[in-house]
Amino acid sequence: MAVTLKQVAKRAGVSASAVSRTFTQGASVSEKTRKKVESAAAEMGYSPNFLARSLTTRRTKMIGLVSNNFHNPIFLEVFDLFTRGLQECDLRPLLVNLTDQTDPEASVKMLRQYSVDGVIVASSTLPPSFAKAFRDSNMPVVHAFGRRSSNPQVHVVGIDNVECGRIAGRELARRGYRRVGFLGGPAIATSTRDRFDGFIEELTNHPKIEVSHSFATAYSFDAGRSEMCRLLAQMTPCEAYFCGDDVLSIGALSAISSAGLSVPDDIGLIGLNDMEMAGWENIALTTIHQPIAKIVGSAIELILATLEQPDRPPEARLFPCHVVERNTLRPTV
Amino acid sequence: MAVTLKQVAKRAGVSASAVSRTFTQGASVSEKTRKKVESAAAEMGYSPNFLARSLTTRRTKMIGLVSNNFHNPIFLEVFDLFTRGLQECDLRPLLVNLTDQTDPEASVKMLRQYSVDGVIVASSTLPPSFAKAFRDSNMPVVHAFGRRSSNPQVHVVGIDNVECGRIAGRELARRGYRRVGFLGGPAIATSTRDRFDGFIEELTNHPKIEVSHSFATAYSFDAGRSEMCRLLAQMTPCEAYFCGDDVLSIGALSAISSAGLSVPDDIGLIGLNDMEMAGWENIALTTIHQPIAKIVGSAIELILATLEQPDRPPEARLFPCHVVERNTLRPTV
DNA sequence: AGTCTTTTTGCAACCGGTTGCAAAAACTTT
DNA sequence: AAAGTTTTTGCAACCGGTTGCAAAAAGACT
Repeated sequence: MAVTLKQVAKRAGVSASAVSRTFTQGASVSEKTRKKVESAAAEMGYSPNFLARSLTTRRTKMIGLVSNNFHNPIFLEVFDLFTRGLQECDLRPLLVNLTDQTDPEASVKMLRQYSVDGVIVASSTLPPSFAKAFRDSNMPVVHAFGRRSSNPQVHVVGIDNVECGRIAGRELARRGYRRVGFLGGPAIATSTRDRFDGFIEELTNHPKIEVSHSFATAYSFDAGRSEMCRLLAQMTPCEAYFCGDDVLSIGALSAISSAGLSVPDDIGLIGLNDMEMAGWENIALTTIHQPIAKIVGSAIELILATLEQPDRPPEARLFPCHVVERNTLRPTV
Repeated sequence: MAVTLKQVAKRAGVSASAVSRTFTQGASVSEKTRKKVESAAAEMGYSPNFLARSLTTRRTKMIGLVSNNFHNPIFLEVFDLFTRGLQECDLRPLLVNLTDQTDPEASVKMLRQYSVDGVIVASSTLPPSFAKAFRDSNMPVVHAFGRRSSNPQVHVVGIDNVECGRIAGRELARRGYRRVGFLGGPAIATSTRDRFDGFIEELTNHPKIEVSHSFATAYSFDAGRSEMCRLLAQMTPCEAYFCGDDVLSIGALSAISSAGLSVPDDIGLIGLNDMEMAGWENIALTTIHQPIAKIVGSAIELILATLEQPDRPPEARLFPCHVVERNTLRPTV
């Protein structure tokens, strides 16, 4: 089938080792044999089998990229950035879609069987224990978009979700809203809980502001829309809502305009993520910007460092977020 | 490091072959030794190394998933469906992001080095020759969302883009529009060209209808928006446009409302894809539905069949599309 | 118990590479 | 030209598995 090293060796009239060495960085081969081997290889269309090589080098240059966020448009950008970034480092992403599965065991086993060099967990909803399972199995792992933890067990790169909650609370307070709500994603998601906690914490500094909350069933347009419909049907909807994610906000936006109300005149909205769509003119969502490219870049850098030095102590890299003002909150009073 | 077959063999007091056989479907092992091996393996946490196995079995159960469409939100769903579908068949997707690269050579070489069992090219913009390069290198390949060709050289699963163009033309004619335009994606993309051709073809049947066309620089919101801005600035914009993709339509929609015009009263729009967002109430795009899940499912089925039977003659599976009526075209006269 | 079948087993070679080591070849030096 | 030094080379073992084959064990039948 494919051309093997031995065939090239025979054709070039040298030993197998010679061929192997010409394809290995920094191995000792004379210029003469290198030429012979290279031309033989070129003629036969040979290129070394990475997997066979990996058996002895113990490096496959494959990275498991594990996620369960295949419904949030922001993750398309995340996958784009990760795959490109990894490729630039000469690494190949082996993609794992968890769907609804939250038990790491199967993934750990599978990725070990494929001898990936490391694992990137890209998820804002999985608990730290998920990534920890890879660590426990001696694989380098970085949890991107993960939850900060007081004593981190694994590398985490992301944002400080609690702080984001505070920022949102502060922003709504600053604009003089008196009755505000938190519209979160699924209550189990770590990111939702943290954002919620920060939001509440900040607003305790403003005792005159009334705070309520509710959770959508998923991080999706439909979930945001139907939750907002429910809220609007109640006696007294809030004056403004902090939505746990842009895609929820956009669903909420749709519910509000369907109800014949206007944003920001009747109801204010602030989202989180600053996904591309948030900037579209017909949406123009005021939202908290999450620096995705930086997070991804940093996660890749960190996994690379961990490949070199597996025992590196767990590190948490959190990037600051800021409000991007568009048209869904009323002006400051 | 990891537990090897030999260690298990020693612990279980059997030969290496015995261990190998207990982990191989349908191999001959007595119930007694199987038990011994299984308990030893369980105690030591052994599971076979897939890559080592692949050297002899010549099957890695990895599939190269190659795409250059990391900016169209519809592809998040595509990746979701592909990864899930492949995983259900016990295959692992090795993801390749082409970014702007359109030369297949590097990808072919890379995927051969990793001995993937087959390749799925998921792209609506790459030419048939791209997928063909894999075929020429003896790898099973299916081009999903690819272009039909009169004598297909590789397996193609997708839609008939020419027919979609006709459907759009017919729909606009049926609604009595007299001046219509085609707003396509990049002019090099195969899908754009085909949709354009079908559109024009259909409208030659309606000589009274005036047809014009233009191409956006990418399949993206911004490209659609700015192209529509340009069109609106002209003397006489058309009464209705067929946009080569929903994401373009949504950009166009935004441009139209920014210009103070209304859809469908002033200008009609019909898109293509029926992405999730098209159904959102604040968008409500009339569009041509493309059955993504069917296409992906069929592509997986076809690659599986091709793994079994590599010489299977190239096949083109095209799924029918239909108009989904929402609120961006005026009612039939 | 002895013969014939069938099943199970281990040996050894192999998949496609890498690498430590010692011998061979190529340079230096005197 | 001989001795010493450095570079290049091939051998052979190994990475972690699988598999054809023949021998051993187990079971079936007189």
